[in-house]
Amino acid sequence: MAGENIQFREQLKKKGYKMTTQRQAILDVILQHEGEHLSTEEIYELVKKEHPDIGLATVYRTLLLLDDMELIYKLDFDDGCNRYELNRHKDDHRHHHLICTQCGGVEEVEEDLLESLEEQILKNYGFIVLNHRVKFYGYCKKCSENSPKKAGQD
Amino acid sequence: MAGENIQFREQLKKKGYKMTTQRQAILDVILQHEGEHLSTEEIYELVKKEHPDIGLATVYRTLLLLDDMELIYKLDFDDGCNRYELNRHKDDHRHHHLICTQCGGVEEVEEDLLESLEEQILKNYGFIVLNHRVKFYGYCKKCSENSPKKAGQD
DNA sequence: CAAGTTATTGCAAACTTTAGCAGCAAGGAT
DNA sequence: ATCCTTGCTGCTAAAGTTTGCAATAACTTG
Ligand SMILES: [Mn+2]
Ligand SMILES: [Mn+2]
Ligand SMILES: [Zn+2]
Ligand SMILES: [Zn+2]
Repeated sequence: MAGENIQFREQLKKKGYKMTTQRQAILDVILQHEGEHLSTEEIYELVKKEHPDIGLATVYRTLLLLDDMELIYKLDFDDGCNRYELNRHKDDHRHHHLICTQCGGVEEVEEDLLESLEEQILKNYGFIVLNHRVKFYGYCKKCSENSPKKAGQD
Repeated sequence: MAGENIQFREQLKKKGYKMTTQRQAILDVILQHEGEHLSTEEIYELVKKEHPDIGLATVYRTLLLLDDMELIYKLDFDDGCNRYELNRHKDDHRHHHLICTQCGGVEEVEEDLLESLEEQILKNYGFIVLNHRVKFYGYCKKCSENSPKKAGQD
């Protein structure tokens, strides 16, 4: 996907920012790992393979920049670090995540299905929804089959 | 509300944990500030008024414990610190938050309205939803009235 | 209520993320 | 190609959070 690359350069120019080898390297790593939920440290280690002199702070700053531009999305799975995923532009809104409290696995939900709730929010609160972050906690298929219990926590 | 207090003591005993003056003090502060979204540091400062010798690490650990017990909920408004709110037990599931990207204001949504989406998730993914975390980003009533523009970001 | 067991506390160090700063590199203009 | 402006980088320090550890306080039992 070179589309993200072109879009990145255009958005940088539009905001008066500059393209650098470090930014290119970080975006490359993310593009090469589409579908994964990489942590900042993992991205740092991957980038260092090609650019051993890059600073960790630059990785943090670049990920913040890519998140602002919505080329990537920041995730919080409560595992002590930030994670990021490529915005695949399939949908207008962010996809949801299913987090299994038993095995820790993370699945993605293709369906949005929040239109009626967003209409309700506009009607009841006058709030215009532009995007959302939705996580569901519970038992994945495998875990609910293997241990057919009922106890559960968030 | 002494209900939370009793529930707290019962859950501690059931898990073999102990009630301490520090834990009581922290829960008291949270109960006295129902409806607010206090940060760890803010809770620490409030607790110190009555218990000046308490350690910050104890506050962090106790908030983690209360979150595990679902007496409180951890919030992430991307403002550089963790925030917490009392679980008011009004609903089975957590309420949603509306976050205005213009003024930074946070509103709460009473309606859940996720039943059909959760059914869809069970049908399509075999995932049993126990709880969820939902944040909507956009323009609050005031901000969308004061500046009737269209541009927007997540 | 005294003794014994064990979870909890406060402190300090480690870890994750952000911010400040001087030198450097990108990109526009000549 | 050279100069110039300005944003960017790497380093370091700071802020926010978690973890390890010895001393302490809470609960159990007698
Ligand atoms: Mn995902
Ligand atoms: Mn709330
Ligand atoms: Zn699972
Ligand atoms: Zn607003």
